[in-house]
Amino acid sequence: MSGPTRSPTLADVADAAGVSLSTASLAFSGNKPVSDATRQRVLGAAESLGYTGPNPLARNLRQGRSGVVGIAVGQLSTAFRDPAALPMLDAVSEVLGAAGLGLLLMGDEDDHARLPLDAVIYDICGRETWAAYDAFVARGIPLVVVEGPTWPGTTFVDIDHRGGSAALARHLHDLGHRRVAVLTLEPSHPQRQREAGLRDVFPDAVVIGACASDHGAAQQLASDWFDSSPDATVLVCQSDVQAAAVVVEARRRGLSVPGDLSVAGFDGVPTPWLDLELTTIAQPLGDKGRAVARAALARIEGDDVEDVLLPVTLRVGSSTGPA
Amino acid sequence: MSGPTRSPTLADVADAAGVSLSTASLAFSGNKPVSDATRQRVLGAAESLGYTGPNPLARNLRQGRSGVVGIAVGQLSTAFRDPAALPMLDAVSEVLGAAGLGLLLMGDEDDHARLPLDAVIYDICGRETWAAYDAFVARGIPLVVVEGPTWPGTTFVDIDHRGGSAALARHLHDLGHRRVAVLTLEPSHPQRQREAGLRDVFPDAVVIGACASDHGAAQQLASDWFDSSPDATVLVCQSDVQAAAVVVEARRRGLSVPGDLSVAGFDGVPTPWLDLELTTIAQPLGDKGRAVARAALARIEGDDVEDVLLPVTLRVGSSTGPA
DNA sequence: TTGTAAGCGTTATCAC
DNA sequence: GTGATAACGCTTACAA
Repeated sequence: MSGPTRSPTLADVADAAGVSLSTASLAFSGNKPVSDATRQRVLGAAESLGYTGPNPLARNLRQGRSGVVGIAVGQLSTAFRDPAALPMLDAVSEVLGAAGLGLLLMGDEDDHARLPLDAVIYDICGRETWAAYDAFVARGIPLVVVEGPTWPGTTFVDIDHRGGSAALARHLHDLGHRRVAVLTLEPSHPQRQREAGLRDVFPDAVVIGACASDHGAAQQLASDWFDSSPDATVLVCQSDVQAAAVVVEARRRGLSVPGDLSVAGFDGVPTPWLDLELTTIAQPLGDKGRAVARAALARIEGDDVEDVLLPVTLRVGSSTGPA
Repeated sequence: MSGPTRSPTLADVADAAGVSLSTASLAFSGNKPVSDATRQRVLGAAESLGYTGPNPLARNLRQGRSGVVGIAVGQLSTAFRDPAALPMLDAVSEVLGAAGLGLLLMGDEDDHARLPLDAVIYDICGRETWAAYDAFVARGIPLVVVEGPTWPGTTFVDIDHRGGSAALARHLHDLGHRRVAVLTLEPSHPQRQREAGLRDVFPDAVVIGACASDHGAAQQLASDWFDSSPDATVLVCQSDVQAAAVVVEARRRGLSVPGDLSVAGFDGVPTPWLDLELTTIAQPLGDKGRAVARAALARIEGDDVEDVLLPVTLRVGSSTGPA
């Protein structure tokens, strides 16, 4: 019965098993063949010593890797409020997890300089978040940016915001719409691209306001807009959450969608509380996440990686109709 | 001009600055006083060598800490689909971030054995997630469990599910309700406690089904229930997401809430797409997150930590009325 | 298949 | 206030 002693190390296990340190290491890692007999002896010794496997910290230093990838998402609460964020996060986590890597959430406020990160993913985040950017580049940490403006030395994964928006605009034009209003996102790379796509078809589209992809904010903007007796026949939103909020507000005022007003969104997420299907641009959220994760993995391996541009799909629902 | 050389270490910086390794270390960490002059010399040398600060991996090994806390949340996509999850995650992240620690998302599927974690938080997750539990205990990693069944050697943070549900039940009883139906969560610690609280007042409450806190699933269950011509005057749900779905379905069928049916929820999250305020049990999500994070920090420091039980508040809205 | 030895880049202890 | 030196616990050439 000894006192509270330090936890056993691989060296202790090796001693107990009567083998060398390197052999014990191999018994655990399997990086080189070890005879069955000795492996059993090592594992047995580990078991009886209460050794739970190689210390990750030591391994990390030795291998120069932490096995952790950071993901910057701006403010957590707002970042995940939009359901479009989740399938992508899920896919990222799945691919990284399968490769044995963990995913670390990075808030805007935090100081990440001391965190052991093998790569960092920037997911649709605003200017503030870019602050730490240069520091990571200086540390030589691979960066993967989702839906951000291009930047040298970084891998980019994006969707065809502009093409998708233009396709939607053509659909609306075909339906006879000519007076188009837009509810945009706050200034960002996606916002600019999506607006540009819309203007490819409707150069005179009127922006009625900008807000986050948040139900409350969008409904308020819609309410103000309805109060102004607008003459547009369609309101194009830059997210489904916004579009759903507009539909709710229209209904609240006794307006019919799409009878009195057509409404369109962006993303292609479920809105089960609406009894109509939004017309929207569906983006491949899972594919996007997988592309991001794969890019991060490749960059960690030191491989060169091509930027990725994913296609989107116009999904015509029942929230748009003839002008 | 040399070829692609290894990145500079603290030893290189010390040499360049003409000081010892230990002094250079202190210049960065500030753990002991260093004269201003030498500090400047060290930082200058670092600057010109392109040294970006002490290698986190090395520091981690030396200090026996990774600066990373894991949080197990089951399936990511489902875990964050309920808006109640976010304010808590936000609070956890904020407190840990302020202490310089990162938060790592742990999916159910992944193998976390090789991740360098200083502590692990278990957030309302099912049995499956508990699989890795014993491994962490064996590794001596502090565990903090949110809304889970107690388990030796672990710190618990919970809310008063039972008391809250009982308070709601009394409110309903006061309104004259006697025939009570329940839409529960899938079997879990919170589910059992909340149901127990309800039965403290209504022992004969009828469970009409169980599902995740997901709009689509709850609406489907509600739909089936309405089809069965129920005679209950109130439907108590175990989350606001469920309750909102029930309200939507009731409306869709031309039923008035609370005229034809009273509906109650749990959590106290905003449901802006409803034009009524849910009667619900509001839980202090931010407080819960902060308590969890503080417990994790204390456990990492080796301190003893008391379990935490947070109070909840009955918030009477317009979704409940006289029987 | 197994053993020897050299680091990985820090921080902490101790003396000066 | 500064400097030498010993860990931290492991992986991986290289040798046997």
